[in-house]
Amino acid sequence: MPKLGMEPIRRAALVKATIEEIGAVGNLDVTVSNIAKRAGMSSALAHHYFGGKEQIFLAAMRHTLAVYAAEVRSALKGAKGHRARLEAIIRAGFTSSNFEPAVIAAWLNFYVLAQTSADAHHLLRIYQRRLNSTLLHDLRPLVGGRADHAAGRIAALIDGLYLRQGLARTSAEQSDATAQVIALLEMEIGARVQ
Amino acid sequence: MPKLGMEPIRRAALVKATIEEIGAVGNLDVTVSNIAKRAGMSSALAHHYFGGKEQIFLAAMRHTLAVYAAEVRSALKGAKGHRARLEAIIRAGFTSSNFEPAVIAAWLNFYVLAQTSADAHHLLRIYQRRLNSTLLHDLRPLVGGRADHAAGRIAALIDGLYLRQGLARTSAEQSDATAQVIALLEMEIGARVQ
DNA sequence: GTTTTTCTTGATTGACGAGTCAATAAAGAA
DNA sequence: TTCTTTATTGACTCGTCAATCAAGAAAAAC
Repeated sequence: MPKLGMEPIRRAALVKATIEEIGAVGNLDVTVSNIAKRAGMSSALAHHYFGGKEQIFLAAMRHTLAVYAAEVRSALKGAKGHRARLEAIIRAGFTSSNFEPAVIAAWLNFYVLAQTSADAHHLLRIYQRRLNSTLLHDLRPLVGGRADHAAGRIAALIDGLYLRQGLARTSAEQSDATAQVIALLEMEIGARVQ
Repeated sequence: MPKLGMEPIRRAALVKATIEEIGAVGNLDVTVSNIAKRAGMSSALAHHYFGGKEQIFLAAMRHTLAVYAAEVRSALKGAKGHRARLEAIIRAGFTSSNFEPAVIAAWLNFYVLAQTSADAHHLLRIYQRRLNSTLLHDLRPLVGGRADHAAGRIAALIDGLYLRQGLARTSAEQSDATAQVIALLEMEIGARVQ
């Protein structure tokens, strides 16, 4: 009973299932069969729509990144002033949706893949550049010439804390990571040193 | 012609070959056969000495961590005063030996493995705790009650910058990462805020 | 109502890899 | 010398998985 217009539905289901499956397995040794099964279809269909395993994973990662970008945009909506905007950006990185084990697993494996896959590397760069320039935009008015270095530190601290929190077994409050980055932000703003 | 006492030699060769192979492949889909070939022996012998693939990889990671710990210790030898010791610790994390692509690949895959392997997770915690307490030891005299948070930020920034630099295609100077962390250190020391 | 397009899968292919085992060989112990 | 321990490997087992293909079935187009 082939209903027409299934492609977008199937693709979305596969993307969702891929993230879930990576979360369940922990690494990229997920099988196309299992992803397809989780999405309620045959592995042949998954190949039909995506071509191959890596393309399925890249689509899943593109989706994760898009969700994250939407969260940042939405958080920026209600923020007035440079300082408030910076805090909103920081907070968006540590929302609970980003801390679902499956999302963390996807990120870690994404880093691994970025070493060898040009597509994955490209995608990663887009994320990094976007974070950097968003920070820069609101840092420049506050710290002037130091903005470049400050943005680099804040972005790296976000990544580092995400890594540590994601790998911590204890689900210690995520608010702590947010507070740590905001503390850095305060120092950056308050520092008189060049 | 079995010479006796080969075990430590074979183990060391396998550990070295494992890191090289992970560097070459980029992920943990390295085969025991290829590792063994690189180390100049049969795959059966690798199994004989280590038992299985994961144990080979854990031994390689233990070695990487031990090398890093030795670098920190050695850097601390010549450092007088808390500030100098802190800088030495920071610098040790960004030495060129830590930036060999094979070592970076090993670290990234180690993070992935730490999600599902209790042994890997345990090993990772040892690294994190050691870094934290080493920082704490010299931070406390300088920043008092803020030492805990400061150490967390510095450690996370080290990890985050390592991640970013390791994944950057351009081999932009590592000294930059060091400078970024030292800049944070200066802010931590100079900050008057609690 | 026939043809074409879209959707779907079972079955198959072809390859690869972890781990085991039996067998060989040297060195030392008894 | 005979026995045991250590070293070593080729061959094999057993399983897995990505990717392909031929074929069926429903909708839409003609």
